[in-house]
Amino acid sequence: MSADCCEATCQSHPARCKDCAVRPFSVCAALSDDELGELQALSEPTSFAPKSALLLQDEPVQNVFNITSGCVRLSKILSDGRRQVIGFAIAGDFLGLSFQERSNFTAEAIGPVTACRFRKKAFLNYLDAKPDLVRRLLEFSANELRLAQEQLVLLGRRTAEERVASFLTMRRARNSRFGQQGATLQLPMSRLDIADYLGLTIETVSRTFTKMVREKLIIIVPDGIRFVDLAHVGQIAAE
Amino acid sequence: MSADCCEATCQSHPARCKDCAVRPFSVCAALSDDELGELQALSEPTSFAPKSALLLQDEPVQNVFNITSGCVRLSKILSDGRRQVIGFAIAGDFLGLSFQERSNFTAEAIGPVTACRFRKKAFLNYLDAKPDLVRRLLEFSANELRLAQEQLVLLGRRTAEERVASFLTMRRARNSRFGQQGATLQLPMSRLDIADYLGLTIETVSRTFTKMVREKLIIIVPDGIRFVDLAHVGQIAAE
DNA sequence: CCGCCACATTGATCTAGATCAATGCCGCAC
DNA sequence: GTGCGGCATTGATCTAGATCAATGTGGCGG
Repeated sequence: MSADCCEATCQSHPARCKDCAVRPFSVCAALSDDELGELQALSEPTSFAPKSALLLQDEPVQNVFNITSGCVRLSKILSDGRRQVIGFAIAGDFLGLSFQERSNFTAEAIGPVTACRFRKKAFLNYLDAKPDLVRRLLEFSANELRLAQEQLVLLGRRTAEERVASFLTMRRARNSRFGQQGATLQLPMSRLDIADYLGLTIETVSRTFTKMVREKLIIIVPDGIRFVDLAHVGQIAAE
Repeated sequence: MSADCCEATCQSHPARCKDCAVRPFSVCAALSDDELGELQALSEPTSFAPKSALLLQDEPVQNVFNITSGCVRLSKILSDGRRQVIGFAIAGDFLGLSFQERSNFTAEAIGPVTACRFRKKAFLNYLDAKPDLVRRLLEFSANELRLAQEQLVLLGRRTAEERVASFLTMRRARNSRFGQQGATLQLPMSRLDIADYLGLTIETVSRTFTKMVREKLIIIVPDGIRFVDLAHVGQIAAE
């Protein structure tokens, strides 16, 4: 049993796209088995070591990625070092399709990560012949936009406790694709990552966790938390 | 001369899409003149009075819109009344394509607004036959996502002064499509709208404007501001 | 088994921006 | 011209969360 919430069912690369565990959740679900063969020819299974980068902010985008396992941190840094984590990508998420020459953010593996890599140019060419894939990417993009807009409300208008509660329930919902539905939520990212995602400091995140433990809403376990009163956490998250 | 920054060049609806002033900036640029005729058959030119709603949060989305003039406020409200403005849509922007049954936000006209209205269902059907239009929508969506991610950094990590400076320079950049390039920036939205967009209070926005006036960065004029030291404002915005 | 290092927690204090409270400034109806 | 109602500004005070500063903790190399 995996100890990492963001690790998907497929730890090693399947021989063929057809057999890939993330396919049903991923952009590739838009393609038929035949087309999948074509895509496979363009794709290169790739592994990333913890802390290694898939994309670098302001650097040219050479590749786009379909994450197959692990957890990737997406962040933007201001010139004076302040950092905002703008998301965590997990298995099934698609990375790098911004139509910008250079990347708007840095994408770094938190633990070990596997991904299908495509040369951006080749992928864009392939898109021209595959309207269904473009359509699927549009749906993915629209969904990312919706999540980002939710996050705008969180950062602009919610209290520290609401942010943390919301983070926990969102993570739980996100992992549900992979059967992970128990009371235990694996959190592969550090407190600093969480703080930078929620627009807080590491101390505030820590104190808020502690407060939630004191109030018997959660228990802190190694590499994650366990929900004790999920309904109440959900209620704080909802407001 | 229009007194409203968000009003585009075309105040009244053109007879045909072909003649529409926003076409080059809008999603419809993806279509040939012939195809534009087809789209025109689906579209209904619509006017909205100030304060009227184009979309309502949590209500079914019946229509999608291509804004042709005016300024539309996009906002999300929490159940206790806290509000986050997630964007301002102007001429050329496309609204409502979230692939969700219900709208994730409310869209309201600030001043008078004109838009091309499409029945959502008919528009989605039309999309199936027009891969170039889907592609164009994907580019628009990716761009919206990029803007939202910038806003996440602003809300999560920037000071009040940086937020206001950033807001002013972003607005200026956004208006540049329509020739509006002078030192005067029209701001059709209220201080409350700006505050809710920047995750601040109305008082903090007002004080920050006043401070920038004192420091000879801007001058406040009716319905907008005038840049006195644009370079310096840009520098504060950049950090 | 020890010592180190990175991360996490906890406590004391500070502050940017919120909140509370007038006051000012139109534009518009009568 | 007067009064009213909706914004905007300004001032005084408060506070959630930041900052500064130890102190804990657990994994890992030797």
